[in-house]
Amino acid sequence: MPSKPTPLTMDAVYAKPGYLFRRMQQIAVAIFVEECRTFDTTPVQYAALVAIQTHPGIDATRLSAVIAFDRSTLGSVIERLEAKGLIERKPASHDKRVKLLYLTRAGAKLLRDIMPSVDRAQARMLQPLKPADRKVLMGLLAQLVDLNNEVSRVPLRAEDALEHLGRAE
Amino acid sequence: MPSKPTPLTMDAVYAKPGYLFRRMQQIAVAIFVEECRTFDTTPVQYAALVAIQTHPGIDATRLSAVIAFDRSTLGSVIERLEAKGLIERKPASHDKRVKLLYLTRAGAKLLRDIMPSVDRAQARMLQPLKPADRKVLMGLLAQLVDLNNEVSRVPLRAEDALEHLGRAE
DNA sequence: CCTACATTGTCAGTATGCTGTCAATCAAGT
DNA sequence: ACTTGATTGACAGCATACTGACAATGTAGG
Repeated sequence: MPSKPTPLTMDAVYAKPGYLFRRMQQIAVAIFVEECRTFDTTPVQYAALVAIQTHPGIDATRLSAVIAFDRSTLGSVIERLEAKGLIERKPASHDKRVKLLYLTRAGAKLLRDIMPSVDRAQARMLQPLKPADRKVLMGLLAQLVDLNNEVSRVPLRAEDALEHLGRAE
Repeated sequence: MPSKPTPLTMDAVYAKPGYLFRRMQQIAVAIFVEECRTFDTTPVQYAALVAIQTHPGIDATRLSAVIAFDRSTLGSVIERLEAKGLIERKPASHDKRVKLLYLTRAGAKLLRDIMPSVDRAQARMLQPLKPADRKVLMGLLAQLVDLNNEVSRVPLRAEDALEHLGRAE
């Protein structure tokens, strides 16, 4: 008896990791945007703001490594944040190529104000699970993301952020 | 002593569900595309092809419900699949608005041929985890996606696919 | 029949995400 | 100093994703 060729039905697709990861990301973004609607800020923009706050004077290339965010797309994200007056771009004195990123006062205020909404969003994503299951899921996912870090185009390089220190402007 | 306001550092972000879901999706797509490079097919295009094979003569709106895929974006996906000769669009006789979707012979062949690559990709996503942990992760994620189904713009409606039956062209 | 409402496909606009390319600039070795 | 190679920011092009709008068509009620 030959074994059935795998998918054929949608039910087989629904249980596959690729499908579940896409769906979960879709849901997570929807929840984030809904909770943070009044701030008109996306998950990616929020992550960028936090990273810039944590590492003032970081440049775009290092920022992309710190939030594992594609370098090409980051350009437009920065542009939008700058247009909204949340960040500033200043040329670096030590290297005519780089532009250093700083949070503006408005950006810092937004980060303070948006925090409760972000926390609510993060909580809502896991809400349907039992507390113990939430821990298990997050633990396994953190492991998996870490172990697969090198696979994506922009692996996370949290340490890269430190390279700009020691040459503060 | 007041409790510290939540994020402040990137480490706090790295452990949040929103970040992990985005990162995992990023990695999953990268693996899929890498394994299926020779077929020049994306995860979404693959899902659409499987759904059309399972439900020949489905229309675009129902297709979007079956793969939980945004209706607006689906238009361009269908266009690309049609341009590649993998599917056909035929006007429905019972309703001048709808266009029915069918797999072409080339589409069916691609689905047969791509299957090993897709299976390899799905396996690679979970590879770094112990087999027992893979089961736990998929189980919890399937639960969570199902319980959050209504949140996203396009909730999954697998049953919708059956509505087109009984009026075969 | 006619009107109010719903559905279908399409489109414009915005925002990620990826691949690949380019000029300007910098660094390192000769 | 000069050349080679790497880095930085920018961009073009493609492919998801979402919001909101629209015309054409269908349907159900009066």
